[in-house]
Amino acid sequence: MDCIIFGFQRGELKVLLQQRPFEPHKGEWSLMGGFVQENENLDDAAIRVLTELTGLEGIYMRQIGTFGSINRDSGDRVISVAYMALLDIDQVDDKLNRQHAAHWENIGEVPHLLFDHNQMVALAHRRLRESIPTRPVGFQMLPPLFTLTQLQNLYEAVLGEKLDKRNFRKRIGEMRFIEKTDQIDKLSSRRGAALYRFNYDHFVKGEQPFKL
Amino acid sequence: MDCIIFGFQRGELKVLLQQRPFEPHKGEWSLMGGFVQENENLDDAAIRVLTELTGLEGIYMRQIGTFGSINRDSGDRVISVAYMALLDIDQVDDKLNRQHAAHWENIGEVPHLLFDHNQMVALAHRRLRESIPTRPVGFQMLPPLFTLTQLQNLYEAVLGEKLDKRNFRKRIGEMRFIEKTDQIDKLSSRRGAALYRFNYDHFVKGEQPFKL
DNA sequence: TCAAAAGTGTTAAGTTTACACCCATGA
DNA sequence: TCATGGGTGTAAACTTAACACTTTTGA
Repeated sequence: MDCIIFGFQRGELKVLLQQRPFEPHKGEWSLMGGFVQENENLDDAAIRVLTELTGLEGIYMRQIGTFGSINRDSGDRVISVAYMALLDIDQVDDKLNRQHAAHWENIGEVPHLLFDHNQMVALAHRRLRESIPTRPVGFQMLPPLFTLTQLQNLYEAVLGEKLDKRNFRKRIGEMRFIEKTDQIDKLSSRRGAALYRFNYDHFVKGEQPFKL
Repeated sequence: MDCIIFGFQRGELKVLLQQRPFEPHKGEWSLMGGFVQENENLDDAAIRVLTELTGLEGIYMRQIGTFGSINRDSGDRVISVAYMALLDIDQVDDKLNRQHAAHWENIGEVPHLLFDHNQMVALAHRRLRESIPTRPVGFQMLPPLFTLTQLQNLYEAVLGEKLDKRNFRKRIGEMRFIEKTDQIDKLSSRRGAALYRFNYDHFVKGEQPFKL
């Protein structure tokens, strides 16, 4: 399996890449991946690889697609299931990243990657773009408490377009599961901005399709 | 890989099921599946299995998802990639179907299937429902020339709800790639109904998101 | 006192929905 | 001549998009 790990930092949507630590193709940029063990669920393999690289658990993950061309891997015949993860970059253990020669790259500046990994990134990005306006997806890349401006910047980075502030807030207001807390963020502005959080209890699965 | 094959007949959305021809679980209802060969692209394996069962080529196919729980298969460890196919039931070689102990079952009446095949059917049906209003998908289950009433019946069967005839036709009219021919179908009504066809040339990939 | 980000409503445009009758034909 | 399915338009409800100023506060 291979893992497309998205994060958000300084207004940019980023992907975690690593320099392949072994031959063949040692040093080339690629996604983080691994092999599914005989006694391991496919989904658990994805979680294991993610945890190895980031030290994080309980991360949002989703299957993206399976790539199975005969010669996609230059060595053995390998079929790979791609997973997408969304996480808060600031919670990642930087030391682990360095150990794995991993690096956060802006989505618009991803270099040539090993095998079909560029295709995987493109597909994951498309899925993310398609989902973010209608599904409870995105704030996984923000800290647990976030301001609406941060959330809007995130949406803009994912969609690659500017959004109208008032329309954005109107829609967020309709989403029950993004709730205002009584806490104020004083770091990002003099005036201070209300902090919001995601509330899973207010998200009824299958209900609540929402749009932006 | 396993294959969810959809068809449309007498107002009903149907899935092709087969009675498993070998032990273990011989005789139980299941999806048609097969193993990816060492020298075969994953997608080609899906096409091969579909052709074995139906005798058809050039059929619409799409990857649905990959199922990889440890014990999903009662025998060996098997990870399965599910594919969905859409085809015109009347073009299927009936003899081949009988040879494979295959049977078209209404989507609402699918019995208990082997392993996680019910989940696969549910996922494929969901994807089909999600796609049909926005993507050029559906008419693959009709003959090359079809009337708007046939098309509407198909949409209603997939979505599980009645649609308004005038609104339906208004929207179809906006879709460039569903074009009227000068041919008339005299079988379904005394008056005769205009026949339409799908025109790939008028479908620009990535453009034309359409809704119903 | 001013720079910087937060917060807040209204109107026009566009889209979606609901709805009912006449037409053409073969039996 | 009538039963059957084919074909057609409009108005109301709703949704989306465009738009600009006031507030708060720390430096």
